[in-house]
Amino acid sequence: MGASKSASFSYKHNELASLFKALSHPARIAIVEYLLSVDTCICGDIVNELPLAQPTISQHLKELKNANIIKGSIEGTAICYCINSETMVKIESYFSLISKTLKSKCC
Amino acid sequence: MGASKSASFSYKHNELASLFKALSHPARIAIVEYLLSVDTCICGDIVNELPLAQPTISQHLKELKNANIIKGSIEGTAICYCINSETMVKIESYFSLISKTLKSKCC
DNA sequence: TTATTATATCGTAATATTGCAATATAAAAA
DNA sequence: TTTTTATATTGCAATATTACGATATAATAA
Repeated sequence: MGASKSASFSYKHNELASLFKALSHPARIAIVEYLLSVDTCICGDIVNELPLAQPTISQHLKELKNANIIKGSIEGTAICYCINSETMVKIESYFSLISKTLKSKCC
Repeated sequence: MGASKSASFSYKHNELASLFKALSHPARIAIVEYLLSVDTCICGDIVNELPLAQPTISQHLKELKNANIIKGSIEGTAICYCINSETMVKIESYFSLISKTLKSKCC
C-alpha cells in the first residue's frame, strides 16, 4: 500500500504536520519571506519575484492560504496577500514550549 | 514536467524547507513529542508507541535524523534517540524573528 | 463592447513520499 | 555456536506533490 495513515494520528499532530507541510517547499518559504519583506500588504507581484510559472505560484499561494499561513483579499484586479500573524505566533509558541521543555532535560 | 525546482531557490530557503518537510508528517510529529515526553533519552520503544510497522518507523526516524531534528546513538542492542536541542532552538529563533517583524506591520 | 491584466482552475506528465513484507545486520543471551 | 532481540535496508505498490500549458474567470481600461 502507501501514503498517509493520517487517520491513525491525533488531530493535533495532523494539524501541526499540515502547517509544516505548507512550509516544506522553498518556493513557499520564499513567498513567506517576500511578504515579510514588503512594507504593505498590497502585493500583486509575487509572480515576478519567483522563478516559477504563474499557475505554479497560484497553487503554492493556495496551499499557504489553506494552511492559514497567509491571508488573501481582493483588491481591485489584483489580490492582496499578507502573512497571517496569528498562525506565525502559534508556531512560535509551539517551538518556544519545546525549547523550554528541552531545558529541563539531560540532553 | 514535475517535482521540485529546488536549485532555483537559495540555500537558506531550501534548508528551511527541508527542516519543515521533516516535520510535515503526523508520525514524525508524534515521534518528536514522544521523545519530549520521556525523561531520559534511552528510548528503544518508539515502535510500540506508534500505529505503524517497524520499517516505516525506522524510515521516519531516518528522515528526522537526516534533518538534524533528532540524534541517535547506539546503546547496546537498542538505539538511543533524542531531540537535537540546537535545531529546535534554531527553528524557534526563526519564528521569533518573524513574529517581531510582523509586530512592526499594519496587518 | 472589446481588449487588457491579474489570478484561478483543469489536465497531465514527472517525480517524491508513504507504508510494509521480506530480508539483512548486528549485538546480547542462551 | 545458535537464538533472540532491535534496528536498518531493499523492493515495490499506492498515493501525493510539483510544475506548467491551456484555458477559464473576473475586473478594469480603452
